[in-house]
Amino acid sequence: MAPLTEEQLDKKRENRRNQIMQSAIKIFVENGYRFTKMGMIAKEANISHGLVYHYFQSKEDVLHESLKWAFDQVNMTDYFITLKKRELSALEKIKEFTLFALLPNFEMNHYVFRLIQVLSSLESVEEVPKETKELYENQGKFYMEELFPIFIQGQEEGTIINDDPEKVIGLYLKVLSSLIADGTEDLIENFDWNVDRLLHIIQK
Amino acid sequence: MAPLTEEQLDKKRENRRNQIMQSAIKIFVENGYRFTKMGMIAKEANISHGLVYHYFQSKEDVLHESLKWAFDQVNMTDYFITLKKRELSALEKIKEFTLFALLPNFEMNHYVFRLIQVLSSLESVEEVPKETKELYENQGKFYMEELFPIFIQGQEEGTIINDDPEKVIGLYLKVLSSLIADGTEDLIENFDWNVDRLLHIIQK
Amino acid sequence: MAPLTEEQLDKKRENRRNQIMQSAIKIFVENGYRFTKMGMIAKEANISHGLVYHYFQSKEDVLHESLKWAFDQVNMTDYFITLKKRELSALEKIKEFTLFALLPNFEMNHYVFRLIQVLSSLESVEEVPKETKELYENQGKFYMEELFPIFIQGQEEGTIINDDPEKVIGLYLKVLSSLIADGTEDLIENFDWNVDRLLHIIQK
Amino acid sequence: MAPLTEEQLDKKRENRRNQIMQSAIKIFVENGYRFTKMGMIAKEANISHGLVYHYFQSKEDVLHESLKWAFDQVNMTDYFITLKKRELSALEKIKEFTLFALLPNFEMNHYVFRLIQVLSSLESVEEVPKETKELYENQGKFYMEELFPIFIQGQEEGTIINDDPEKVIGLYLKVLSSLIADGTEDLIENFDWNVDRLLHIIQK
DNA sequence: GATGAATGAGCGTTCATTCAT
DNA sequence: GATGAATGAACGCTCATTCAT
Repeated sequence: MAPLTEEQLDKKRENRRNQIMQSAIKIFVENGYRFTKMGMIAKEANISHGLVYHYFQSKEDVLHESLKWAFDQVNMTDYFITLKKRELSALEKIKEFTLFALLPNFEMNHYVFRLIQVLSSLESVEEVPKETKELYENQGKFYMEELFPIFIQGQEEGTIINDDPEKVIGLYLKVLSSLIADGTEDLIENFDWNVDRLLHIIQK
Repeated sequence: MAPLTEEQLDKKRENRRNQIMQSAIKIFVENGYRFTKMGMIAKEANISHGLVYHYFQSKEDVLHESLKWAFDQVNMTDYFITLKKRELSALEKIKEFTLFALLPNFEMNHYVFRLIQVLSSLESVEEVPKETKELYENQGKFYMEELFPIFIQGQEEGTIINDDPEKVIGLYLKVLSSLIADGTEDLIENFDWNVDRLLHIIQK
Repeated sequence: MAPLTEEQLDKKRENRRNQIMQSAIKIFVENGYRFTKMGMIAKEANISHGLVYHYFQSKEDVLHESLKWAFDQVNMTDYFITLKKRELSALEKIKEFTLFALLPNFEMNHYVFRLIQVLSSLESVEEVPKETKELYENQGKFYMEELFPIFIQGQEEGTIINDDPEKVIGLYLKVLSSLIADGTEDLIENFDWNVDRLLHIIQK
Repeated sequence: MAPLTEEQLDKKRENRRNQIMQSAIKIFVENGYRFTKMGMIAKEANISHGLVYHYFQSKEDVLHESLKWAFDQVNMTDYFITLKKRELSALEKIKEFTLFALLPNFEMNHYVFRLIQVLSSLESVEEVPKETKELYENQGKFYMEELFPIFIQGQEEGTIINDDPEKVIGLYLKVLSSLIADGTEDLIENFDWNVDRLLHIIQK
């Protein structure tokens, strides 16, 4: 039979890569980097472990590429653009963001917050290259930057405490990411109430 | 030398066990269960790795026994008795407790909170038996019970929100333990301010 | 396009085989059998590694067929016919042969001596079938036969020692092939002097 | 039962190390570095592959330590001291040395020459550290230095060609080590005659 | 015919666990 | 009791070989 055209191959190849990265993200999030075994990723993707090495150089590479891909996928930039456009008070926006972050939701879009945790746990794993660790820092900066104007707005609206916005956002993000890392299942019951209480951390 | 009496032998055995468990706790807290190697525990205890198996069945067993022992050791009961006796408002007591929980402090007494994390991170580790995981739950119940009267006091004093105390305490403990699990280093800067803001979760 | 005739197809197939074998020889000579990877051969031949398996059964088969083909290709028979025709003393002919053998020269014609090494190094590799190893022996016999009359001539001319020619040629070929196997780079400096001294092995 | 005394343990440990190194040398000599599998060494030493790592850090380490040990074992220094003391002509000494070098003899003392080959083949293996490669160079220098006075003696006695001794020794050692590398089994038959002929490389 | 995706055996290495001393 | 030698399952990764397209 005729071989596939270059285009078809590229498509197939890309699909496989994505399939592997999706599986990898899931396994990394669930197990952390070091305990994730290549075989676990392969099994999740229903392929042989050897095949993973057809698409990626190493475990490190799988992590790095998967993270980059995941951050692209979730496209938080668009999320924030939309969020900021909405006719809401700052507090409502932050609530919206909080709901989005904490709702345990296994769709790729919501994995991103858990990924931050995976990344941050890498801080102490020497074998992971600096570039990968930098993704974390950048991600953190990104949220800081996106939330900054919203918090300013809140301060102007008089609903958010008047302390240094960086300090306020820093604490709030820390709490959110810790909760996410720890697992948000416990929060589902009384979800709205929980979120409302958390918002008091930053409210006047 | 005269041979040791049975009692003396038991004492010696007990000491060794404690020495190992103390070391194990330290290493488990610092590295988590999976990345703790038997050799690390043995080294910390200044014994050979083979000897650990004279006192414990397996790594799992070391974990389980060490956790039980640690929870006994720290004797949070005493802590709470003392805390409750003090002439403080409920809010001040809870702040006191929060400071105690979040301050990174490596004395055995303070390890207990970090142990919660070791335990909670085991949730997804199949190889750890249910009984060990249950320790976590029990530990949670204990804090709930101890904090309950303090929160009631706070509601009576009018400083704490009037919702179901279990719900309130549950959220607060969840936040604290998540932060501990995630690492509290980031909170040191502006520590008092951070604690004050966290208290707003439960304040009227 | 009109489909190719059976003959043309055969021709094409033959060309591909040759292309692969040529590449294989180069890679085998440069890396030895065991460290040659199928991918290296495919890359050298500018084809996919899968295609190699359309023309050969296995790595072993590539080796065997390539060796047979190479020995045919280099046509040392012609070389010796020409050499013997030249108006030279036996010693000059042997020197000529020695220079030819030792000069590192990557044209196919000169690979043949290095192939001897590839083969001889296979002696201890169990996975290579006997038949392939036999090629080595046959090759040795061939040189013996071709050099025999030249050495006789030398003995008649009184320049070569009068011992059993097989013994003399045997030693000389052993020395040459060992040097080739070991690498002749060290011999380049003072090349002529080195060759002259080696000739003393067989000189009166 | 009482544990072994430190001394007994050291003895046992040293024996094991030696056993492993002896096995390693054999396997390395027979297979070269890259094709030697840790399992082959372990099997030769009748131990599990895991145990090798109790005594050595890595495959590289096994090689390096084994080489150092082997060079110590053979103690060529003593050999040369004895050789030089003997009342022999230079040519007789060199013949003696040649016999010693070429006689296929699997006792450790004679492995040393084959080791040179193993080492020299490492030149192109990047993964082996420089220090290990340096062993080769040092070994070469050592022979050069030890043979130097003998060759000078020969030149004075008028039996060895008057060219630059380094050049002469260099060629002779190259031939010997190439033969050893290639295998000296073929030379056994007519051994004395073969050695005599090889000596003509350096004779007047 | 031709491609390269896919598989799985095997290698170097680590580590929980067992066992002789 | 105490040591550390010894084992073997398992992991990250490579590569000969097979197979769908």
